[in-house]
Amino acid sequence: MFIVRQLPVFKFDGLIAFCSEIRERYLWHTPIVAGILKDSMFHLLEKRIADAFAAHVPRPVQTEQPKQTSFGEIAVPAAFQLARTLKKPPKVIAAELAEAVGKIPGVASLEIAGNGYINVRLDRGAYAVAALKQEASAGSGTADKVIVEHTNINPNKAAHIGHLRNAVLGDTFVRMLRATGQTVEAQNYIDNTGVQVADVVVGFEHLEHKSAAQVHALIADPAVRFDYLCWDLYARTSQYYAAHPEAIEWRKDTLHKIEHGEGETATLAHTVADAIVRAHLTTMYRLNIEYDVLPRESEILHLQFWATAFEQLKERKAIYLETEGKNKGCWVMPSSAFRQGVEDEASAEDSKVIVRSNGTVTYVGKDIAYQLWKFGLLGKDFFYRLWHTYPDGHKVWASTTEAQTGAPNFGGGTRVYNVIDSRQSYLQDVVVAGLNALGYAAQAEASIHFSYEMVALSPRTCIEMGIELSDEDKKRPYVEVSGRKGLGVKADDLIDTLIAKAFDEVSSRNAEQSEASRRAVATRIAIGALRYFMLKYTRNSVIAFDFGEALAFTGETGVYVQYATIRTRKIVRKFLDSGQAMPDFASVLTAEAMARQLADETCWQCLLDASKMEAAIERAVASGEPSHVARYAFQLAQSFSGFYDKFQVVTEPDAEKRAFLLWLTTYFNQQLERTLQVLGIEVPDYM
RNA sequence: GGGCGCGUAGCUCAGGUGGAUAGAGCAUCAGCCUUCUAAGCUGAGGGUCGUAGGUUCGAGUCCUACCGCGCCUACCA
Repeated sequence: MFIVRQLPVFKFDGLIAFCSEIRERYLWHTPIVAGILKDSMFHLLEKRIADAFAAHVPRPVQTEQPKQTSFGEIAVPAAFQLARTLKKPPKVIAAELAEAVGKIPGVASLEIAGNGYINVRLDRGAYAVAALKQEASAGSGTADKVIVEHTNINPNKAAHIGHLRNAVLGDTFVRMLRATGQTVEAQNYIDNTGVQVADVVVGFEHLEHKSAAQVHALIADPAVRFDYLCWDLYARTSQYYAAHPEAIEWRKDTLHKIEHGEGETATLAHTVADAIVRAHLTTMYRLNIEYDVLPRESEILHLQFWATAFEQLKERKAIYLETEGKNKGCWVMPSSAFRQGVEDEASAEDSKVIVRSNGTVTYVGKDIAYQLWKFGLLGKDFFYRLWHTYPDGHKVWASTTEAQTGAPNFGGGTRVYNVIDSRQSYLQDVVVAGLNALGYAAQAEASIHFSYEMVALSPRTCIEMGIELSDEDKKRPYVEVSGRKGLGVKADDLIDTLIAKAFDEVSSRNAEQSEASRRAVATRIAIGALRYFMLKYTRNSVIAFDFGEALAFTGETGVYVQYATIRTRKIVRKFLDSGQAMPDFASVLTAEAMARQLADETCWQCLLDASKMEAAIERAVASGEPSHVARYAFQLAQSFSGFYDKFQVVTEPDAEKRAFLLWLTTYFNQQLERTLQVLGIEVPDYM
């Protein structure tokens, strides 16, 4: 069953492992086994209320959440919409509506407020009991597969912070989809035959005069950061081209040899690319990011994916051979295919070249072939070999040209998300236009450019790093830096800096712990801070990377959420340490008892906040916005921090209240841990 | 020129399907550690939501125009 593949998403290694022994002895309130979120309790109530009103209202009923908590939990603005047609004041209509609807299960009362709102107050006791009894559902996932392609770093140098945003966004989206029951395949496309790899090979061969054996030795040398070395070498090669334009011939020659698999140069290119891919996967694994499959450009070439796609494109007349103008001799796609509103003035000059006049295919062409394969429309498949087994047992496969056994089925998705920055939207449009021109309208519709804005550097950070800025750059909110010049912040450097800072903080608070333990804690804090930082911004907001902000451990950060989660665990631990027995929540906390305790407004708001986790994730998936999950996590942590400050759980004298507070703590814990799991953030043992 | 995106507090950003008094974090100021409690909590100040029109009972949100900024608009990937 596909659910097996999804299980790793929800491994509750936090409180659940910590409390496994408690679960043996006492009835744990919520069996946490399945990896799929149940339908949102809150959302179901909203629907029930809308349905109740729908019988009395001639149009779809909308519900909203009031801005002020004192107005109740759900508001129905239907009276405003009816006021015009009925020609009656909204307030009168609202009163009549509320009367007509009568009693709704789970709802305590309907109130008319303002000039016509119907505010709904929920039955707090019933709501709490539902939360208490909520069981993880087995899920109703479909067999349809969603493909998410992300990371896609050119394998010619170390990863930088821009790549981190891509990978964290992509990985979190994968987790979100899996949490809502979908089957997801995470693909990381490797362009191992492009000019970027060629340039590093040129650097090794022509600037460094190194043999393949010598490069091998560099890769094998644990004292050498090969991806960092290539970072510098790539920058040097780019500079050399600028100073010696004739050297561009080296690149052409190298590119040709790589594409045709000729001699030592091609071998060297493969060696370099593979080593860099291993470095990238290691970097990403530090951030809890894993992949299922690595489709590589070299196999797209050798298995003639493009040739097959080319035939289809020609046959369906999606592209044509240009006979005049600047694109003479090229196979091009007319701009009318991928640009709206240019039909009339569409000129051949605007057409997109798919095959160059020398017969070689452009990147977009190969991307069309790849996209066809993702949907199972190419009529061809890669062969696969095991690339790596992660410490948790998960396997990642890479494409290969030789038949091998044991690999799962890859590709053939029904929906495809390409996590690619917004600068490439033009190329993504061309790919989609290709599908459309081939007659695959449904797949074109299901090809989603999951775009995001770039990560630039704040002027302050540029200055800190010794990057020279013009006076006008200094006034900008952000500065885009060039990887070709070797500028930018390397991913591993940032992670190392974060860990070092977290380690100092952890050590100052927990000097008694072993160094290894403190380092493990610091690592989780650093990764949590980094992932949260990359997720807190909406996708189309440019991140002006600033060391000061990225290193912040207070305020709206992953650290804050981790800290709140640790506090939930700590309460349970202290409770057990105090010698008290874990209450049987289900029998102690009846609807009446819940209602008594939830008369306290703070407790009620806490319960509401925590119960909205599923709804928050559903909404984030629907809007394709991982930042919504991050924001929800922060709000939930804030809610708990208030609770933590206001109530004493362990020493609460009243038995019923104590049991209630303890239950609410465990509920908070469950929702926080699940949310962090979706964000790919682990909780340290202590902080 | 065309396409996409952005413009909300001193700074960085949120603001599902138009709705009630526009919210967070940072920074500033004033308080809170014998506690499950300071990577935290409470409070204060801080806003012509780029500008001008329009639609609507109602606009930060939708429409139009304009201003400013960014990215894209390669026989590079």
